[in-house]
Amino acid sequence: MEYVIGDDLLQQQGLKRTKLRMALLDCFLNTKHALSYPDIKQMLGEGVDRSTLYRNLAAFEEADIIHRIYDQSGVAKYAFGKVHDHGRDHAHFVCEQCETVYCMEKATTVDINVPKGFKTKTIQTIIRGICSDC
Amino acid sequence: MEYVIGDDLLQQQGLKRTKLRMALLDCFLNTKHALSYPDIKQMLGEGVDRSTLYRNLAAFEEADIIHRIYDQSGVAKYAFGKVHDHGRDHAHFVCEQCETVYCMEKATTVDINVPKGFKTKTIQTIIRGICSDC
DNA sequence: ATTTTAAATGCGACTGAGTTGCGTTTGTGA
DNA sequence: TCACAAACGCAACTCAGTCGCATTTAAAAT
Repeated sequence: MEYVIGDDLLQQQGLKRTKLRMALLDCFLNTKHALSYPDIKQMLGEGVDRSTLYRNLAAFEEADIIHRIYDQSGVAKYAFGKVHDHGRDHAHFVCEQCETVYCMEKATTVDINVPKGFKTKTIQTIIRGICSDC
Repeated sequence: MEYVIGDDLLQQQGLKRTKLRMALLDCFLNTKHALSYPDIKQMLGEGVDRSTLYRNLAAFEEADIIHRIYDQSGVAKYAFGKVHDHGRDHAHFVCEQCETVYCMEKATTVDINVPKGFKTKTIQTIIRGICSDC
């Protein structure tokens, strides 16, 4: 069943179905929180090649199958799903537990005093906390 | 408001006045934006030892002389001043041209409606635009 | 001014994240 | 089943950051 989802996802993006990619996809489909490289490596087993894994993470990201975020310590984490474009102002809620990113409407316009000479183009707000699932 | 010069800042924290520390302090006192390790290294010159520099950055951070932030690409940046109340009133301005990160005070508190079950802990705002230098 | 000493430095070695080039293997469509 | 681009595996590399240890130095005590 997950394999069906996986097949579709990969085929939609013109990505070949390799063992690693199916396994990698399973990681993301079966985990509700964002995964760091060590997390993924541990789930897939030691035999997985580092560069191949990174290349696939990049390919998945490129294909909007997963997205990458950096936590407060600057550690890269990967999670299923895509983050839509930061074109206009909007807010992201990042769960500190599962690192899931939720997009939400901003209730109030943010008013910031930027110093003279600074030109504001977009304002992005990141709310950190605990989501309803955790 | 009084401006504390380097000597006082270091002595207040029981830190010895070494050449590197004075120079490092100058970097932060004379720059209004956050600096990455390469930025600092370039300002101080090639002769500076890597581990000594990192140790001093850690010491300064410990002493609340500077604070560390990670930008959207997970790159560590250091800036003068201490971090305020867990980021609630903290905003970062990121210049789209020079990628420089400026720390600034928020004029208005952001008020976001998070869905039921979501618990907000910190709110961080990232403003993108063009800085006064660009 | 000299001695003392803990703190700071410089060096080398190390880990961990991430990238790149290249030769080999494999999935897929003809 | 064959051809070929795509994916893989490997080795080598860069860059960020850390640690242990021997040496130097700032600053307090003599």
